[in-house]
Amino acid sequence: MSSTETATRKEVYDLKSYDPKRSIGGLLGRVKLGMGAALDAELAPLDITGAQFVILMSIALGEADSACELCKGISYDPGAMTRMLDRLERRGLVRRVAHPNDRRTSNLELTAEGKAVYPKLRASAMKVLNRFLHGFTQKEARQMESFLQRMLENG
Amino acid sequence: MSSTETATRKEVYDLKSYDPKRSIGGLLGRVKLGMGAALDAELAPLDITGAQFVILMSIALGEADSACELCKGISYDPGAMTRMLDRLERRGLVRRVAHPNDRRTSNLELTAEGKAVYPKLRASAMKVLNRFLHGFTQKEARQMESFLQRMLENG
DNA sequence: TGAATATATTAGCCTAGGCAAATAAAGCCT
DNA sequence: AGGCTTTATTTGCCTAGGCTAATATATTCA
Repeated sequence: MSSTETATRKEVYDLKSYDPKRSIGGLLGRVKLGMGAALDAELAPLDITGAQFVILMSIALGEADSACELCKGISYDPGAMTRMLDRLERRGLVRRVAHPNDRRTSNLELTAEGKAVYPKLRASAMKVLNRFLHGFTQKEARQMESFLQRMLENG
Repeated sequence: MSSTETATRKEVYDLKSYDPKRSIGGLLGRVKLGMGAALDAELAPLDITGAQFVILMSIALGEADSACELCKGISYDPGAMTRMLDRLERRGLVRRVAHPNDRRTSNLELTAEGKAVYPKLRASAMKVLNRFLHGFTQKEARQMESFLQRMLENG
């Protein structure tokens, strides 16, 4: 907090300086849109969408083993999740397995095919991300991660 | 490029280090989601959605004065744009005015009510953004903008 | 135990964007 | 002028998520 510039103002944007399109908000929206489209394009040959990618990764990484946990983890609508899992099940990537002690829920697991595509999903996402980060040093990337993490905690 | 750490690797993520959820991609998605929800909540009393906000700002700032230009500017579907403008017109915020030389298109302008809410929209968006950027120095914010700008150009 | 409450999923209805075809009006070209 | 292409918007159809109510189990607690 030594710089006079940064110490004088408490908030990043004010009425004079705020330009919606060049602001962090506007830029973030466009970057997200671009990365989403790029990921969809990258996954298209596998017949998997970006939204499905998120679910599959969550299951694969053991972050959630039920529809409910998935919803909590990624703020997704339960109704939409039912249909999403229906699609993934029809697509042969995910299986609903009866839970032994709780008949309200099902345990979710990847099928053999699901497990087989998983590394490809990972690689695709990484590829897209690395492309958007072309020219970034490791240090810059870590800083970006830290900025985003802080924004998330402010939310 | 003096650090050995940053010079050795060309890409930010590799198969070992890539953790989808903590990666810039995952974080960015969640931050965007959070900011979108916060903006919607902030605009709800005005009966205006985040999507409508983007359109209204574009028109207000003179970045576009027709449906077509709007679509190009923000990568939006033309069909969806027609309906979006229908809604905004019904809502009394936007007006379609006949173009003198080109009968295919209409010039878009804000109505008196549209002009009246504009400053509130601006203030709302700024407020949300500043909240998410709480604790950021001006320098950090400028760096974040620059990172996002670079990502956009890589896309 | 049995009633009240909480949790997990599902089904129905609504909204909204993406895509493709249709329409209309310019612009161009010879 | 007349035909070909391009541009701008609109319409219909499809998909997918959000919200609410319904359903089925669990859990709690008096």
